[in-house]
Amino acid sequence: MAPSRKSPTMADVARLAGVSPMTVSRAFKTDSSVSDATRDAILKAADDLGYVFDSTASNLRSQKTDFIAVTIPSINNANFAETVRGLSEGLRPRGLQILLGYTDYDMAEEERLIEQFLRRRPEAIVVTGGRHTPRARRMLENAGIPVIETWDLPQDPIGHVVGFSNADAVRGMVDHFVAKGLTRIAFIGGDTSRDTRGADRRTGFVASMQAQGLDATRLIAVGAPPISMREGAMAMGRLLDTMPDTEAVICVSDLSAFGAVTECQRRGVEVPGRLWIAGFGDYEIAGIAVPALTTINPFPRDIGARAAQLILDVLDGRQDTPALIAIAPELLIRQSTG
Amino acid sequence: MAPSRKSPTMADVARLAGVSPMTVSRAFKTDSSVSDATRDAILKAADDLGYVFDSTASNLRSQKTDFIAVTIPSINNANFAETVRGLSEGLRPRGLQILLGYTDYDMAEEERLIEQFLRRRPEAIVVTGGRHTPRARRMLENAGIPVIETWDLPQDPIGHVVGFSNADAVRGMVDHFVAKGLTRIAFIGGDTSRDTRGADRRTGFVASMQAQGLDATRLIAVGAPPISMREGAMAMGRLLDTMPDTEAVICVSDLSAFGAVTECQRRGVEVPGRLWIAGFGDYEIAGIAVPALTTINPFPRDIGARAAQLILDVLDGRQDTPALIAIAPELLIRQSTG
DNA sequence: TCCGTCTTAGTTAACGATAACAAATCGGGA
DNA sequence: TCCCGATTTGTTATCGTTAACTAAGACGGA
Repeated sequence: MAPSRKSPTMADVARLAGVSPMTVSRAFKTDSSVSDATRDAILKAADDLGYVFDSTASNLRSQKTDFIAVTIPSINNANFAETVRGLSEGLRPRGLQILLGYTDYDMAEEERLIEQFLRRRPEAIVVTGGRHTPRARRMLENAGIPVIETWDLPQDPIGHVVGFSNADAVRGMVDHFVAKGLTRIAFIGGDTSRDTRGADRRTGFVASMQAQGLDATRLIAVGAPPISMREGAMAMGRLLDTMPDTEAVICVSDLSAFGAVTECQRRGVEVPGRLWIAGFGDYEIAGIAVPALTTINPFPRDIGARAAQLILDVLDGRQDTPALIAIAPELLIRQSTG
Repeated sequence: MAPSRKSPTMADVARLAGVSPMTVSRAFKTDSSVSDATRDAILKAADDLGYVFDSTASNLRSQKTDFIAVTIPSINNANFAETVRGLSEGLRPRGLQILLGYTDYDMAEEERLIEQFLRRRPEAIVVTGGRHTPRARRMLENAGIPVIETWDLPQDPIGHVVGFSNADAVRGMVDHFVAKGLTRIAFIGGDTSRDTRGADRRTGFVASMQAQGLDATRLIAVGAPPISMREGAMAMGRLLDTMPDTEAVICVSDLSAFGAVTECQRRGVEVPGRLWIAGFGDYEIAGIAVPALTTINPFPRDIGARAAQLILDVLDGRQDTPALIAIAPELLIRQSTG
């Protein structure tokens, strides 16, 4: 077992290497001025002692934590995972570490998380969505660090934005259906009180249906977000039971869309023969399911990558005004619609 | 905009509230002895100043960070996400925060991550799997904090273990197939050099086939882990091309299994009519796909929950010897196999 | 030889909180 | 009234690193 004594500090390493603690500190930075011989001796001494650098002390003294706080609604979601991946890959080369938390689609939980994170003194904070509790918003505004809202185009941004309009994206889908001659179109989503992006998609659906002069009341809401495949299937069941003449369905996500397709398969309802089904997110399953699902790709990885680049630009002083980076989602027409 | 002056400290709050900094410190802890009147005055002063508690300083002085480091192979994997969720829910009530990192199924990256994490002085560290680089292992052994290996039953554990035998789990599946009278059974997985759990599953497949006196050479390896739906489909294509008399296929994960099923659908190969297909992980898709997929549930959420409980037990001194918590995976027979 | 510049290393004093100890205040029973 | 214990508050020093400054050599050109 390891020696359970107190763990060694730079002072211990310095003593063993016969130098001052400051020189040890320098030896652990890549850029600073230490002769090769001295550095080697110090690293050797550190290794012999089993010394582990203490970031906590470093952070306090240098007032830099190299943390980037990131909150996402759910950790179990491939889209958000891709955004985190994009962030992570963009930030890693600079030694910035992500402090990741998930809110469970709950603004109160987001507030709690933001407070916890800000206490850790991150260099920047990335949040999902543009709606927050008043206190959360105030904390972000006063944090004194770059704030980036993602996955949305907020009415009144706090700071920077990397996102897209969920409503507009769905409008594109509705317009496509209408252009193909369909009119009886339904929308399947979750309870809208929590998932603001889901609510925006639904709002976009209703608005664009009405703009086309069509009936916008074929709305099915099932369960709390994130709405699952199973809930998508349930919703489809309810839709087929109550509005059997529906011609097309737009689902809030590919997962619910796939669930909806499976329900049709179980009931012998042909997709796209009798019913068109579309999703959102371009999850892997959308491309590989039979039939492949029409969907919208919001480029989640790019959202993360652009946010990472933005953070670096701000930290390096190359960007000093709030940026608004709009991602253009892509409509992917596949077999499930025609 | 926020006042860009230096952010206020406890000393500033203390001055405004007319108390000592120590009293401010106490007011911010829930359990300590401060009169209600004093605490209210302090919190009011803190609020007026926009004071934000500085965890970094607190961590240094108290030698407690309330971090739990966690490494998983991939952030984009519902199984590992569930484990993180289990951990997170178990640790949150105690105010412990997860420091999450992913290794991309790369042991060198894991080593890098572990080093970074240990510098942050976490209270405990949870890693996925039981194989690590020698240096990573040494760092974990000498870290002086509880170490928990998960998702595996390592030969030679570093500290605590919460996991199961991937090989044994697959053996159960093989035995089930054999009991049903099948003999020409194949295994689809990724390149085994990186994903050690995938390799263990494959090893378990080969061993149990041989134990049954059956041909264990129907092995398809496709791509780097995590093996995707698409790669599962490709693998199935290759299998159907090269070994068309195969009766059953065990896939390294439900995702590849689903991909395999879709390839059969595209080729008109009936599942389970002509070919049985099973997966691993009990992802949501396994339960809802048509046909529903036979799979193995390793209870990923429980792995996280048990690990969290174990951490609390160790930190509270209720557990002072290395624990070995074996999870019993459950074989779920569904429509895709008979 | 001298002086200025460059490189390398040392000294001192923080960063902002809190552990450990000390002191003041309060209340109630004898 | 006095004293004792419980409660609340204050004082001092410190966690481990590094910013900022200083100093000692090394080196080259005039």
